Amino acid sequence: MLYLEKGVRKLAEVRTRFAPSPTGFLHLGGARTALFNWALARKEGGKFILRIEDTDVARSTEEAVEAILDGLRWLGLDWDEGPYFQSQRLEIYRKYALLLWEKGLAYECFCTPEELEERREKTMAQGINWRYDRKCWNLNEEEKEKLKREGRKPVLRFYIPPGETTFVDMLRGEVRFQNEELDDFVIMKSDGMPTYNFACVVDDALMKISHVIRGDDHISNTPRQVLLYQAFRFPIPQFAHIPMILGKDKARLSKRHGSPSVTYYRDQGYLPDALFNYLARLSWASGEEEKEIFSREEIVERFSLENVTKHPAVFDLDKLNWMNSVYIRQADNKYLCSILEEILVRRGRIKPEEITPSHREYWEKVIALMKERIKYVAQLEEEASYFFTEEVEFDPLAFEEVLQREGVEEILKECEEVLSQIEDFRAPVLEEAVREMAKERGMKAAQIIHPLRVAVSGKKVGPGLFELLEVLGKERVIGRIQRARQRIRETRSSGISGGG
RNA sequence: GGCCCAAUCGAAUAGUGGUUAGUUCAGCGGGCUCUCAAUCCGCAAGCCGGGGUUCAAUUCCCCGUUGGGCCA
Repeated sequence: MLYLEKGVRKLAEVRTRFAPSPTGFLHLGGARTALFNWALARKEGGKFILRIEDTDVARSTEEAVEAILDGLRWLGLDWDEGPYFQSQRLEIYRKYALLLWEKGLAYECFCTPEELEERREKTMAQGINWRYDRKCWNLNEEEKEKLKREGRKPVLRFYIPPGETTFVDMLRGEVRFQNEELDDFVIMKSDGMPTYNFACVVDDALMKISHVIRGDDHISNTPRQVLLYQAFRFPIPQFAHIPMILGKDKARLSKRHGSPSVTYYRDQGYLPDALFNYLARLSWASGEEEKEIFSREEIVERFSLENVTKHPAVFDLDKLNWMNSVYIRQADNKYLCSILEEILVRRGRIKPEEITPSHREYWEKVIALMKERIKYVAQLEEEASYFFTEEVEFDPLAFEEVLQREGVEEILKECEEVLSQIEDFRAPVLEEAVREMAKERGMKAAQIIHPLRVAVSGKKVGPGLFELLEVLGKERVIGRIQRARQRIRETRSSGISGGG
């Protein structure tokens, strides 16, 4: 069931927003918040607004703004208005702060951080909870003038009235706070910058945001914000606090859990639709059984805050991997190839200017062969590097267990001879030749297939051998067989790797 | 420390005042097969604890526990 603030917002238009601070990359949690806001706006035919909360000048960067915009675009979370930058709206906050001050709802405070700290410690020592003691609320004009002449720059504090503040959270119903728990918080800092709660309320009100959907770490900010809405007589929006995303250990998602950055997943070759789907399914379920794969359209169609859960969600890489593998299998090879190309360039396997149409043709074949067995595209570079290098690196165990066995060098020698004869280097032809060879030798085809796979790929596992041979091409295959034979002979004569 | 929020298999979730509590991922076993993957079949696994309310509680209420958050 959905809890709605009564009598508020009968606004025709649903307007949601995503309001990140540009202090780093786009976080998975942030992306999911953006996604829910976006989905509701799209579902209701409303507007999705992007606002950059960059009033913390010291920590905000231009690169972070770009990273966030990139991440949103990549995920297909297109916005209808903005990005608005709070740093360009400072005059507006000042104006509204002045309004509160004039109405006597906010007051100047001259206490320095050191003074506050001192009084706080004293209070805490008595076992009493510290809240701002309203020292400056009681200052008279004369005292204020004196402090100003001393060169003190005041902050502006909001006066919290007595009583209690409640708001309706769409997911949880009414949430109550005793006002005495909230202290007179700062709305404008001494340098003239607004604080988070203040700028956020002014903007949400002026931008006519109808639904504030954000992480539930903001629940305790909400009563302060509600008090501001009331002070300004702004209409109160619907609030929905969605659960946070946690790591496997149930701690807040961070670098320790792999990377929490959207960009990282893009760079690993996760498909945007897959990450979108996965993120949407964290804390939200359509209610349909057996269905996990949803297109964007399907998600928009079905989305409702009503079936968003309230408990924290654990990010599960296994499930994302599975989901991504489903999307990869369904994806177009050319599309996957473009992703692979970026990865190869980024990882220095090839320079952009060296790429030729024949490279692309080859990579597309690699993808056609491998798309069924990878979870993310970069896995090709990481675990099937034999497609992209000339020198095959042998997995030590595979070398020892498969290639160093009695008679294998002999078998490979014959393979080399047989395969060299084949002009039409295609899988069915190759398969027939190898099976014929096995028959003549009176052995199982597997006894040839396995060594041959290790010889050309260095690994015991991989795609079907004959398809692999075809994709690698005759020249590479013959060369690799020769090198494998050489390695076997070297190892044997030097007697190093004492397996056998 | 104060305040706030939450709680169904390992994870994501469905669901209900009376159900054999369902599904997806992961795990395990098996079929297929040149290995891996894909695919198919099967198995295992859950209502945090205690009190109420009720004929009946996983479901409603309270307390506790645990986890998370905000402030300090």
